[in-house]
Amino acid sequence: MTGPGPTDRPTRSASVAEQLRSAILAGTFQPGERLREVSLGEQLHVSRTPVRLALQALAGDGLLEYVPNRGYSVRAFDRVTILQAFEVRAALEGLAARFTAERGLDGAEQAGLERILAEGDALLQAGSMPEASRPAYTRINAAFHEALHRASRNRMIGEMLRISQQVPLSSYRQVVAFEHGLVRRRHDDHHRIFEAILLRDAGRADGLMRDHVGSIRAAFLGGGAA
Amino acid sequence: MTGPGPTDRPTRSASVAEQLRSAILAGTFQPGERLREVSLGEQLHVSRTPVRLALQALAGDGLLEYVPNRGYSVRAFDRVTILQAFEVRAALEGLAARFTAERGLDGAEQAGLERILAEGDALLQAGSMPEASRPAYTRINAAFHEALHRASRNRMIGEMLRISQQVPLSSYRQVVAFEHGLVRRRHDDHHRIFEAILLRDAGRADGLMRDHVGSIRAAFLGGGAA
DNA sequence: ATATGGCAGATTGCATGCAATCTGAGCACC
DNA sequence: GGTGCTCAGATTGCATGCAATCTGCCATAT
Repeated sequence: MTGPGPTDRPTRSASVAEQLRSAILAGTFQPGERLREVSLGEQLHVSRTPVRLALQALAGDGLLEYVPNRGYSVRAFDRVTILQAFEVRAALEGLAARFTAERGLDGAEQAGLERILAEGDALLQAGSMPEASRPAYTRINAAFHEALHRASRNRMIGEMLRISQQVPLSSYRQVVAFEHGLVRRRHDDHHRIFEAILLRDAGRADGLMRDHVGSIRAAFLGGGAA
Repeated sequence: MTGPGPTDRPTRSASVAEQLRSAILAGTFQPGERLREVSLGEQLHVSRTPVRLALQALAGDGLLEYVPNRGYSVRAFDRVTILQAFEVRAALEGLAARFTAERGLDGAEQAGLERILAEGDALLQAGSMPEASRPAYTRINAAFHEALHRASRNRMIGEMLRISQQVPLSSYRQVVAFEHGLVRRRHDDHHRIFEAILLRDAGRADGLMRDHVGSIRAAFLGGGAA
């Protein structure tokens, strides 16, 4: 059963959607820029049909605006919107931590989180954060948060956090500041949150997670990013 | 400029999506039932194209499941999922109430909420809740919550609550129990929440809203609905 | 000079045909 | 009797053509 997966090979639509998503989050298009079906199709070597489906999917995720008979355009995220997204994300991630602490982790979940934390420890041991390590830390950071969402066993929270990640800078997929002290402190946050969950202290897990996201928001505010 | 709206006349896709959404929430299809593009198209007298777009939109809202090359099926909502949706909804609506209280209402928002509350007062004055008044109260209830979401001026909260309403019984579009005492109490909750917002007491507005949604959840639990 | 009407190009909305994939029944083989 | 293979029907994925709508420009009238 290791052959070329017979069933869920990604469709063209899904592939186009992922390519466009990356391009948008990478800033390839101007905010407000209109995305035309034919030109995108030519660039990606597919017809309008999968492009159309991909555009609708991205609009559903909140990345694009849609007006009937006028098509799709890249949504502009102003500073206020990004700050609001941080606030919502803090509440939802806090809730996920709370639920996880209330139920407790099973063996596999606990082992997975411990492994992720250990990887972060190793990366931070150097005492500095070289440019080359940034993608690795970004990946570890995302893995920690996503593992916690799954562990909350609340599908709706997962879906909503998936949407909140579409907002460029409030996503845990994009680490806001790489200054070593800040990364160190956020990684310590992860450890504390994990410990609170192990101790089944739901209120503390919730509060720590809110503070964690809040401190990232503060870094965004202070850094004046974008 | 009052002529037949030149621009955003709904497309066939949107129309099909709304018809299917209503049918699904009304229970026309069995949970898990597969929705085939051709048969739906024949029933609604459109081709597969708008049906396909509508199905994808509903899947994005969480109402349908999708598997590549195997199509869409009606998502089954078990009791646990519905309870989880109530919990998420309580947190998000609490947050909306908090933000609204922090910022304060402008004149139009305050007037709109007062009118909605007065309509509810009038409906409840009778001392009983005749069957015929139920749709009216359902509408008023939805109007109150939606006005508050808008007043929070946080677009992300609005989007997430829109998704949480797709879960059949945790939506404020469906009033769980119409027993007069319960409706009376929930309407009083609305009054208290409104007052807390007027007094700019964010913590109280948040807490009251959480309790409000929590009590509806409790009614769902006790009533053993569905 | 400004406002109004209308045409032409561009773009999206929809229908349809073909290719790719899945599903299930029947049959050969162990 | 059970297991795996083959193939036909059914269904989705994609490409393409045509109709409907929008956008911008230009002519014309006031």
